[in-house]
Amino acid sequence: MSEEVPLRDQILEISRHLLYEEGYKSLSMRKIAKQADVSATSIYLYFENKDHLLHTLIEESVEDLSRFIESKALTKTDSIERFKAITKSYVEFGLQNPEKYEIIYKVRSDSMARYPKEKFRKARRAYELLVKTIEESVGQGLMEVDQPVVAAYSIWAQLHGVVSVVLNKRLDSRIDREQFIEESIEHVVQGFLIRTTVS
Amino acid sequence: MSEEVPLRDQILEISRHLLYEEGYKSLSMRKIAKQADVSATSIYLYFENKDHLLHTLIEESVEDLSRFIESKALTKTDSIERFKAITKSYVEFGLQNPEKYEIIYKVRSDSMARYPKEKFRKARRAYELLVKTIEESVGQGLMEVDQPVVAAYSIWAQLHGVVSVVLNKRLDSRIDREQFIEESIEHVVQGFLIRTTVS
DNA sequence: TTACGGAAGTTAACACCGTTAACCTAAGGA
DNA sequence: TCCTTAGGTTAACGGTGTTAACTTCCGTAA
Repeated sequence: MSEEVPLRDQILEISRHLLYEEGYKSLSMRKIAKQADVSATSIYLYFENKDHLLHTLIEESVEDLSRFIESKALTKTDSIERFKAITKSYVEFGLQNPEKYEIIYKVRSDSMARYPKEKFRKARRAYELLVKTIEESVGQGLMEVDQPVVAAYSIWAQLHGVVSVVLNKRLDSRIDREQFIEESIEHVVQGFLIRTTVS
Repeated sequence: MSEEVPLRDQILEISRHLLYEEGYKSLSMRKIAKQADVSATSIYLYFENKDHLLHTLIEESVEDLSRFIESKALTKTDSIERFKAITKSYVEFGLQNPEKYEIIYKVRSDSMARYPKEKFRKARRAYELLVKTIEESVGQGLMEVDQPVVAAYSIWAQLHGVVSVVLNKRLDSRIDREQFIEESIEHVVQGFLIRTTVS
């Protein structure tokens, strides 16, 4: 009478862990199966193939990311505050959950070509939230943006670049990590705000 | 009496092409060898293993990227103009040479852990150029930046995010590609310039 | 002229991989 | 008691990176 964790969930958990610990290249169905104490082919009872298994992991991660951002941003009533909360929480999630964040982009290169785009859109609630926040800020004269949809994408991309550099340890050793993160977010944000400088 | 292209160069060219066409996952030594009309083990005469072959490709790409940026930026005498030229040419290179650009980041996730950091630094002349340009701009009172080294990294990361999103076709179909690129660069740049607004 | 040495390739083999097909086994309902 | 189904299993196929041992050829020195 043990915990009785469904095999499917076990597989996902083990996969995520292996993916983070040993990288994408060395992840094998056989290795996952061995850790779950099960034959390799059993995985195919729950996932069509390796790609589908990875896609499921991505979906879970995107969903978690969205939820995290919403939890940090939806409480803010001021649009600029909400804007800042979104950018900050995006980076925060990436750095605090590298195991999940990296899956979203790490797996990409190869098997992402076969990943159905609609599924992505479904879980991208955080993106829609950002668009709406920008639109609101523009309406209040706090931002000057032609197309909020484009701007949101641009912000997303820039933030991803920041997270990516930190997680991949591409940071020069002379550079302080926290400072880099803070300044980067600040600059992404500042690039969109209207600054009234007394000159 | 044919062209007599050295096998080593052939291998690199074929690899780059296969990598771009069919992705990292499906790249195999045997496939490369077959295209070069040679046995798979012959590759090991010129490259220690698959990782080293990939590292060589990365090095070549980084070198090309640096040269391209220098060619576009070194002609500008005005520091802000040079700053803009660097950001613009970085993105331009990425979009015009996806075969080379993607190698720099695509291969990363797995085998990059074993990639010697110093080798990277060696070829990163473009980065040093950006740092110096920022320092010059700060000296002229055109930018307000605490640590140019950090700022340069931040810009690099943001630009990579932009290129990455476009190349991976993560762009929403409602969004115009050119507009996204232009606005993104503009915002990255604007985030660093001192804007004097009459209020 | 012959012997030698090294360069540039080869074949054979090992251990691993994703995936499929066929088979087993226990539980539950008719 | 029989049948079905869920949840596994083993065996096999073709593909992978890499190593070890071999061949083959060409330039040089004796």
